[in-house]
Amino acid sequence: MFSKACEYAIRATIFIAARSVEGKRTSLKEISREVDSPVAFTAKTLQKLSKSGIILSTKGAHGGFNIDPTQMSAIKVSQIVMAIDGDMVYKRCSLGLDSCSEDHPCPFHARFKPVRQDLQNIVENTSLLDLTSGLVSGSTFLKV
Amino acid sequence: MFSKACEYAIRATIFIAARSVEGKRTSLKEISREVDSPVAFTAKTLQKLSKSGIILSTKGAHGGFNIDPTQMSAIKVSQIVMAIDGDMVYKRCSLGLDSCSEDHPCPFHARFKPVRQDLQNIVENTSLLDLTSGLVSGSTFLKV
DNA sequence: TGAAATAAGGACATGTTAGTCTTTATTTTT
DNA sequence: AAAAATAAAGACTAACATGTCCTTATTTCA
Repeated sequence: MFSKACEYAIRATIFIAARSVEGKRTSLKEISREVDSPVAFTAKTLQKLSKSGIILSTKGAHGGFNIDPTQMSAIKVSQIVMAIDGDMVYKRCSLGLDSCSEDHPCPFHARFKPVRQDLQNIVENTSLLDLTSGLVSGSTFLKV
Repeated sequence: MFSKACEYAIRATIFIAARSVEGKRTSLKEISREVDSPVAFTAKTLQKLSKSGIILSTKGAHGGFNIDPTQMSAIKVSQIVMAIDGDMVYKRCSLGLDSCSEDHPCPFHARFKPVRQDLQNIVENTSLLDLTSGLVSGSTFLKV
């Protein structure tokens, strides 16, 4: 579904968001520990998120990553996915045909459509805030 | 979503099925031509399908692949997927957590659940016959 | 029986994703 | 100003998915 990089990105972003509501910045080291992801690899994906303007980064001692809390309901999961994987996840033909479309559908097209649509809706309509509140309240988890 | 191998497998199986309703066997060469997939790679996936009992293979001149037409409504897409990719497609946590479950959900779990469920239902309930009829009638396509 | 047509099998090649390591840049603290 | 703590950047490596090639086995046909 999502690439590893994208999974880490979403997990990391949620963690950074949770810290940001407490007014704290989080270091790469802490993120990868709490999100259970490889440090150096996670660094790469965070750089992309930072360049895409989804997270803010600060170098130096007491630096790290954070997110403007007032933005957290505006940031959608789709933005993270787009920054890392692109939108092919929910646009691509399920059977891999380049030319699959409403006019020229693959045999699976019609049946698969609601799944893809649903996925797209969910990803475009759930905000970072939505995902973060459960983590803050302790009802959801980012690692074992 | 599905691996390339699995996409080819589904396309190939539908094509073989369409030929089988006409009482014909199809050679590997013809399959990969009509389904637009690399010959040798497709051979591998067909071997798996054959070993899984989803398709029948016959060696030698006038050999090839076919499917018992009376089985075509019993064979579900999920069987093909299972034979090639396994069932992780619709079982795996969307954020990659090994320990994600109803009791210990990731932040995306609840929202993602209907998508996964839907996908699983569709894949388990659409039969090979379902996918083949459109191809036979000319309303769906397996390549450009 | 020999040749041709096919699938099966295994070794190899290529490409992409995932991941590491090292150096550099920036900021804060002392 | 120097040291420490951090992120950024780029080169490198590893693992896996995708794909090719060659040889072998089986079947049919002339």
